Amino acid sequence: MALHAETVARRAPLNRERVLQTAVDLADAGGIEDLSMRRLAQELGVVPMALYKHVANKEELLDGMVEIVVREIDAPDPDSDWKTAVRQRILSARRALLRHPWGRRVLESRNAPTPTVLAYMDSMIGMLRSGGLSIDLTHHVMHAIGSRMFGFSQELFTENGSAAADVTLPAATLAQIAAIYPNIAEVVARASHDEASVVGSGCDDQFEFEFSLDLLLDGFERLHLQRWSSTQPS
Amino acid sequence: MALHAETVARRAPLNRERVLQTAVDLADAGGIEDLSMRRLAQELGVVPMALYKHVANKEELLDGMVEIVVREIDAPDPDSDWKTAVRQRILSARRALLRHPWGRRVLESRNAPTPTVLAYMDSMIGMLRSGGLSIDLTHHVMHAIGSRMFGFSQELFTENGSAAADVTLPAATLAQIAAIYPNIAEVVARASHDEASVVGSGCDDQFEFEFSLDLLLDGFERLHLQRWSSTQPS
DNA sequence: CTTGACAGGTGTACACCGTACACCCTACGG
DNA sequence: CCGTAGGGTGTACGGTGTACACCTGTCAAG
Repeated sequence: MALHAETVARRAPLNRERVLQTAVDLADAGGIEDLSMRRLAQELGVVPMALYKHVANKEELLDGMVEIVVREIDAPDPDSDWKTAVRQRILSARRALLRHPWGRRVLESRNAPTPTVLAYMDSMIGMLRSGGLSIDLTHHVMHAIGSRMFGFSQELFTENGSAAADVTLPAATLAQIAAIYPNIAEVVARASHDEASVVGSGCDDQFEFEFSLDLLLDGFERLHLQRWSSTQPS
Repeated sequence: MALHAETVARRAPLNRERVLQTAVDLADAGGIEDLSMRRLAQELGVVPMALYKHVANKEELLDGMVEIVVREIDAPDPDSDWKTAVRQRILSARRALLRHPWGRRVLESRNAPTPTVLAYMDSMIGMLRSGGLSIDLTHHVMHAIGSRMFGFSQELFTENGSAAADVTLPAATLAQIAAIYPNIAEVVARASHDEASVVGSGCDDQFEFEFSLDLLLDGFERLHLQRWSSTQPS
């Protein structure tokens, strides 16, 4: 008994939840590429194959990690109108994905939605429907928001893109770049001039996200108010 | 001499272009996960390490493949107004990515844009600018179109998602799903009812793509006409 | 004509990955 | 007391990208 208690104290007996949570922590800390079954096992003080008693394979592990992220998205506010409710929800999703930057890539790598993801989508559809949007419009709206629903805009070359660019480039070659890509240079110059406060990528990602989100939401609202239908487009 | 000619005839002497093109063909045929350095070498009738004489590493190989795809995007039509020119260009990009389905994932996995990609972006900015859009608006527009500029909407769970769903599910369990996700079921039912012609995923992807693209373009145009500026938002 | 450099293909080897399979130990219900 | 089963272990296999040393054929300069 005493020995048993000691063993337990030395290492908690490992369950699915702990495996998934540790995987999330590991990915948060070192990026998704640092997460391997071997590395995760090591972190849990266990041999790699032990994980397979709690998770079928790595795919299922990743599914479980996605579930954790999606569960962090706030529930919708029932008192708001559909537009602000959807807006707040998506911004909450964005916050969740900012906490877990690997989430975007992992979620996109899944090829079938998990129940939690389906539930989230269902709830999102429900918000639009109870806002009065037709089934038809709701359908196309869901396509249009697309992955924005999960809080990610594109941000194609964020991590090492423009961020690393203006760090590594000694501003001499920046003139060369301007010669080759004059239009990009023009926009970059203006952006960094306007928003001197922003240091990172030179762009206020939050602003950009809300800009295009609101553009879409306004578009949805306009279509809704004019009783748009896909069968007789404007 | 004769021996030399024979050797050449037996196997063309392998250059960067041939390596990249074969990689593209391989990915087109079997998906990106079938593309390994070893597999590619085998396809070229050569030992794996031979590839490294033409390509620094796999990352650079993937960069080169992206270049090929991006180069397939049509040049803009100088006679159209900015909106239809941008529209046509993006639809051309979409066609290119439909030809190379792996392109989306690979492009997203890059962490720095290649010169060809930069040139494409520069050209896109140029189209907006010569359409009269302000630098400010152009900047935010570029963020808003985001990855749609490269022809991909989200399509999160395309391949095995809804497509596999309505194939594998024997319509008995579909009722169960409806019980759990009533809103999804409602939309799916309506969509498959309306567009019975579409067999694949149950959704007309091309329509959805153009729907949200036009929603954005219309939004851009509206902001442009009302001389929108980020410093004094509406 | 010889020689030496160099571009390009080869072979071996390493470290890592996911995971199949057989094993073993410990706790617990009959 | 014993059988069973759940959970941790060890070994092994086939795959990956790629570092490094090697060889070989071609061509320019001496």
